[in-house]
Amino acid sequence: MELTERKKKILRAVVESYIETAEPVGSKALAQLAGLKVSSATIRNDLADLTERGYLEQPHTSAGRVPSPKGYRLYVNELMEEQRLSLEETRQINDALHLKMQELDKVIGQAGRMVSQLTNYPAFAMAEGVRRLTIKRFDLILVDSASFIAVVMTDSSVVKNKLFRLPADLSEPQLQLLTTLLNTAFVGKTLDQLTPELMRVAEHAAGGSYGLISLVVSFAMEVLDSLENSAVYTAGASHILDHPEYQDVGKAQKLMSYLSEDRSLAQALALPALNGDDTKILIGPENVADELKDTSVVLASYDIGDGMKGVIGVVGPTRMDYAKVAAKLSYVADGLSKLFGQPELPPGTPEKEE
Amino acid sequence: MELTERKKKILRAVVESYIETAEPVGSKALAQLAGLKVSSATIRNDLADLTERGYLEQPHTSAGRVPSPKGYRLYVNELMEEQRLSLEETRQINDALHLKMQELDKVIGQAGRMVSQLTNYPAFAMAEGVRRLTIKRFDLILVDSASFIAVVMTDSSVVKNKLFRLPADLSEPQLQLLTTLLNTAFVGKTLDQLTPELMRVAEHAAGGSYGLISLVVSFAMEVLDSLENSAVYTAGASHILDHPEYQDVGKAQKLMSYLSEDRSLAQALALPALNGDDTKILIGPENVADELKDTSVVLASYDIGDGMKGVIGVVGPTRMDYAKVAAKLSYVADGLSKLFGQPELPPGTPEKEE
DNA sequence: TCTTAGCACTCGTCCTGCCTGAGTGCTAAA
DNA sequence: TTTAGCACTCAGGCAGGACGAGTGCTAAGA
Repeated sequence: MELTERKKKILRAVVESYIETAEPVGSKALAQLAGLKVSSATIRNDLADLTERGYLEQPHTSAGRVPSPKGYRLYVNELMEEQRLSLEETRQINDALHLKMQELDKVIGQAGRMVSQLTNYPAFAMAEGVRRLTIKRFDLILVDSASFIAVVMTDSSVVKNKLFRLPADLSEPQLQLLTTLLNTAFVGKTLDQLTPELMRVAEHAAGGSYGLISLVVSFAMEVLDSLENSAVYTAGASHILDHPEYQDVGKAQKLMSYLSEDRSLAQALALPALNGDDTKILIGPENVADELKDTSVVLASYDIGDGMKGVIGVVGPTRMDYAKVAAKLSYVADGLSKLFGQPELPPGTPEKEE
Repeated sequence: MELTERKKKILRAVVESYIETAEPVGSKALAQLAGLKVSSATIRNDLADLTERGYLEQPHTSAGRVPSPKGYRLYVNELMEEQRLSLEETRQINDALHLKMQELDKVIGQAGRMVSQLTNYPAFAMAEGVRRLTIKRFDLILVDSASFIAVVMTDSSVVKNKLFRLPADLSEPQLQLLTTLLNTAFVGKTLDQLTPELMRVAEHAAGGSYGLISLVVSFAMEVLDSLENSAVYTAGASHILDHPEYQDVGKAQKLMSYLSEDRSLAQALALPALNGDDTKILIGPENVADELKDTSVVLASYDIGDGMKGVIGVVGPTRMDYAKVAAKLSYVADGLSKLFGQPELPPGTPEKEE
């Protein structure tokens, strides 16, 4: 059976008041609040009903009501009004995004920090390859007779380099030979196609050149690997101490140490995000990870292009200002998508990638 | 007037017991502890004296004694026995250091994380150029007609690259010309010698090539800048919640947010470290920053070579296990110095730098 | 002169019981 | 269906008392 209009109104008022004050809210307060023209007694009846149906909870007999996860869920699905960001806020975000574009990974970390600062909750951000990347080209630059720089570029246009020093001499022609060899044998291959077998063959073709092929290819493999399983950036973990639900140091510590374990966080968050479209809200027990059972997570995904996707999100108590957080997060995510989506530049301004 | 042997022994016992238990320690407990063959009454007399001289403090009349910053200072200077690390511990550190050497900045961040984990206190690490760096060489690699990769190498053998995309065509000879120009005009110059003036002249010599010179040189300047003013890496801030002195959320939050402000931390720490020789211990009020007045900092510096120095340290309550922390820290710092100091490699194993 | 035992005293902590006020559920009337 | 009224519950705050750890002082002993 559906809830009456008034009950929905009451539920919404409870949620919003609790989000603001973090205090259980009672019938009298509700009567004054919100455009309800009924008495507190009536509200009490409705509250009793909402509690029975599981939308609200009572910390103890003589306290007010608090939304349950189910209540938050209904609120988020049906009652919440989408929040518009103020001009001021959008300007602030835009400025931050366009400030200084750096390497891919730095941008992502930066975005996480920004979101955390914007929302006052801990935030995280990650990128993830959804397809297998390959190396697009190799270049070797001779520095002096005992060292050279290897530059590899992936088909997602990420460029990385590394300086190699050798115990023996090296000449320009030698290096050119190696470059050709590398480019013919290893370009276009995914990480698991770069087998030791393949490397042995190429090494043989090169003749006894100190295993240089293997060195450079190993480096290329590292690059591919790090791009495909890229890290999680967390920021603003200390913000959890701002919220009264974490006055209990034990709780705070538990969440905090969970947040600093990159791996589990990545696992816990990657799953729900993958099939998500725009923003996704996970309330308390809806989270898979035990450590997050009384915590909510708001996620937004963005496109990096070139087969990479990203997720950015914040973590906070179930009493979170979902409307505001979701609005900010999706605005930032859109900004990131646009940023990565248009590599065309105004003449004279270079686009950068590592 | 000097302290008697027995009083020193007592002071030391107080400090060590307090470090371990975080509880004020009383005369009776002291009598049993430590090889003192005197009664608790005698100890009481000595405690009274030590308190009067400012080495100890009394939280309230009927509590035990707690070391004052002055007491800790004496302990650290004279009474503390240097702690030897166990074989197990040194092995652990060595493994971690040699695990997977990456770019300079990643190594430093990694070392910070390691120290934090090792000591259970928040840790930080930074590197700092003490001399002005210069660019050693430029290389430009043509990718396709509308994009190229610039590779710059500094005289400290750090290599960085960036992909540039252009709105117009580009040819191999053009690029070669530019490379020569860059290498003749800008190699060996420090950051502030790379004036706009100089760039204009070179630009002119290149003829109308879309301001490419400026683009590449700006990039080189960014590289120099980021190397000379490199960031502070903090790790394990959540560890402060492990210690009873930060059960008070307010305190914890204050310190925490201070730790996440990279800038102030860098300033506060760079000064004492610069003239420090090996390890340096700053106890409570000895810290310059107000936020650290009831916090201790243990620092160790290491050499990166090539005109760069680094500092690594931990932050914790004044009741910190100075002996252990100092030992671990200085071992890690030594390890880092060695790591950076010997770029000679066993044949076949490449040394890496970004 | 230094050390020790004894003792009165201080003071924080813990426990208890009491009171207050917010908020509830129920009932009966409008 | 709504409202007013009323008895009931329960957390939080406060005061008072018992407890115990630890002190400082004094007087006796080495």
